[in-house]
Amino acid sequence: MAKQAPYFAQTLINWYNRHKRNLPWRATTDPYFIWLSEVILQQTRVNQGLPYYNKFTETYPTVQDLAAAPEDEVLRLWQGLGYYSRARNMHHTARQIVQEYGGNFPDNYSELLKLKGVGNYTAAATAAFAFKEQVAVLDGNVFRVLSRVFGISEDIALPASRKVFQEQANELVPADEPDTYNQAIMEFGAIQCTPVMPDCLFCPLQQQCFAFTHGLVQELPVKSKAKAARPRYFHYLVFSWQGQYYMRKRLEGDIWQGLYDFYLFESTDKTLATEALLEELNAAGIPVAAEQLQPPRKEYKHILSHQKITAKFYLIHLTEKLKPEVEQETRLALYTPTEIDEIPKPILINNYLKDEKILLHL
DNA sequence: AAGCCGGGGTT
DNA sequence: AACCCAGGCTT
Repeated sequence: MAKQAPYFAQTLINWYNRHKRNLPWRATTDPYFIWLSEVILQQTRVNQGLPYYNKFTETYPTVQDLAAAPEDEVLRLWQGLGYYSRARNMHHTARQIVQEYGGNFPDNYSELLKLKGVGNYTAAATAAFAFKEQVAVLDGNVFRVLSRVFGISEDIALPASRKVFQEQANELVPADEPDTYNQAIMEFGAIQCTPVMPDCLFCPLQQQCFAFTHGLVQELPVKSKAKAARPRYFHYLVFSWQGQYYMRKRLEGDIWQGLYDFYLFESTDKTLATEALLEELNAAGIPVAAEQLQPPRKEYKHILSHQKITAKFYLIHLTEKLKPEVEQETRLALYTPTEIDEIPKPILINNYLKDEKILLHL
């Protein structure tokens, strides 16, 4: 098995040199750019993350630029990428790097691991790519490749399985080029050893691959299914006044923390009890007549990996502004379309704004 | 160990 | 509509 390691690594590196995509973060060893790209690529495919990487590096060429940016601006640039805690943690870490580390990233795995938003994967990737540390990167691609090639049948969705994969992965990293090797195995998983329909016919590891030689390619890796997303029913009250719209920043404790949406009424079942809604609005100091509540033209389905949201938007034109006490209590504030464009919003809200021609661009 | 946190792709 | 992808933090 130990003799296999150099062969395995060299085969992947040879394959990589012929098939690799040209990606901007592979043309640098600057830890800031490496870290930035790896945070963006967490839970994200290259094609989805690439435009965001370009936007971030252009807008924030240095970690000082990122640290100096307001959070709303960072979240706005992140808009559409999802898992927004990544952006908040990234911003926090940028500020910490500037204030506590003199603008320099730690240069090794265990110190990188201490940074907020930097876990096992990102610490290993940054250490390997920026500093050539001999550590094994373990992402979804690597799990899949190792599972198939070495016939590891532990459930990759279980944290307990990590140990087995980590030990196997550690044996394979060559001392002389840990950076190229780690890029190679991830790229191999993304392009050749894909989740469905892997290209086994033209695979350089075909004869060494446990899954291929045992006819288990479809079976590996073993991955238990996620539980079903829970349904949620959102009723958004879009209050407008003289071409402006009331929005508010979402708090912690739910999805989309730090992003802006409208006054939200959530019901436990599909059908809205109109009376309950009007009653709540009345109690909140926003008296709305029943006839002002037109049935929405459209029902929005927004699927998250863990929630299935059905959303309806009720546009209500106010004849006068909300009272200051009401604004305080609901945390609503008026925004012009230009301002709405500039604040970070969930894709669901952005889709609605575009449908209603409140946002005209794109 | 389990739950929480987005969005987009393919079949 | 039902499948798939992909880390880190909190509890």
